[in-house]
Amino acid sequence: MSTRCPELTPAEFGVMKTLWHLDQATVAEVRAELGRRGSDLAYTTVMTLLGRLAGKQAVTVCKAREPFVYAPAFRRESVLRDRLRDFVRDVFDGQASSVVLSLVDDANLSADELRAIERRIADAEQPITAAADTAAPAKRAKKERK
Amino acid sequence: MSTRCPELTPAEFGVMKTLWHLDQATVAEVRAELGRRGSDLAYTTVMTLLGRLAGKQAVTVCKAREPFVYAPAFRRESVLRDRLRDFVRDVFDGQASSVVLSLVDDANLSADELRAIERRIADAEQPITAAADTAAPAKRAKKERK
DNA sequence: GCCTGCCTCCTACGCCTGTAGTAATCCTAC
DNA sequence: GTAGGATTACTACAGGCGTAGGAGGCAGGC
Repeated sequence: MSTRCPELTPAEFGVMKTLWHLDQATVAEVRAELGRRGSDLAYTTVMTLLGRLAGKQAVTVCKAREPFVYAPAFRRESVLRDRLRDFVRDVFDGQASSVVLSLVDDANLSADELRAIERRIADAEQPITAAADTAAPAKRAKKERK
Repeated sequence: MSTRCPELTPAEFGVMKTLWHLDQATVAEVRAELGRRGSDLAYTTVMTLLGRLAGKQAVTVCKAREPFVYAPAFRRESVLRDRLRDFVRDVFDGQASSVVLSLVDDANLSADELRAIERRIADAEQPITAAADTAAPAKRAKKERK
């Protein structure tokens, strides 16, 4: 039962992103990947960050042998989902539809993306008859709105 | 050309929200409104926050007579839009469509809201499919509707 | 064997944030 | 005209955060 991922500071979140990308990594590997992403930090800075993440149990550390190997303790998708929820609550006072409208308006979505969204909305509107969409392995269908 | 609203801390953002709600207000009025929203702060704390907001020019202060009257220097919509953009960039690596899909999936939108979103998508698709639809450039047409 | 270099642990430090106290000032009622 | 409440300006302080240096350990090359 995964408890919720603890709050992460921006710098910590950046480290988590590299870990999700690398799946698991040493300090040096995380540091290299951060560098590739334009964030050059001292080795010890990355260590500090990973240490803090380990302290709040956002990553696991395998100390079997050196150098230690760090791995994310939470799935990227669930962390992103939680952050999105918090964001919508804190900034948009929970008005998720405003967020969607704003993005559709403003985010330069491609035609493919727009169509994908339409399909998903159709699913959301007809949760029961959603089985009709035979094109993809519908992993959807979970929530009913009243 | 209104420059962009400066970065706001969570506490500062809470104060901004009350100012948007009240349109303009004195320290005491902001404090009362914050209290109504469940955030009881000392009078001087609210002052500090408003002073910092004034310092970064996120609010304007009318000192014509006391008590001073504070008013937001940026429109709520544009600040929210900017925060949303930053959020999508920082957390979702710019994948706005992921955000939308996640929200449609997860945010318990009402049927009315879903329909409104569909309409908006139809609007957004119009310029794209009208321009070039047989090929797959899939990334054109800035924004004409607004 | 010892130097070199990677690695970890501990410590630090300055800035930002949330929160608030105190001093000074001003308005008003008695 | 003075006491008291309201209001502002200045100051404070602790904890969090980003960033990193230094000490010391271990392993491999010469």
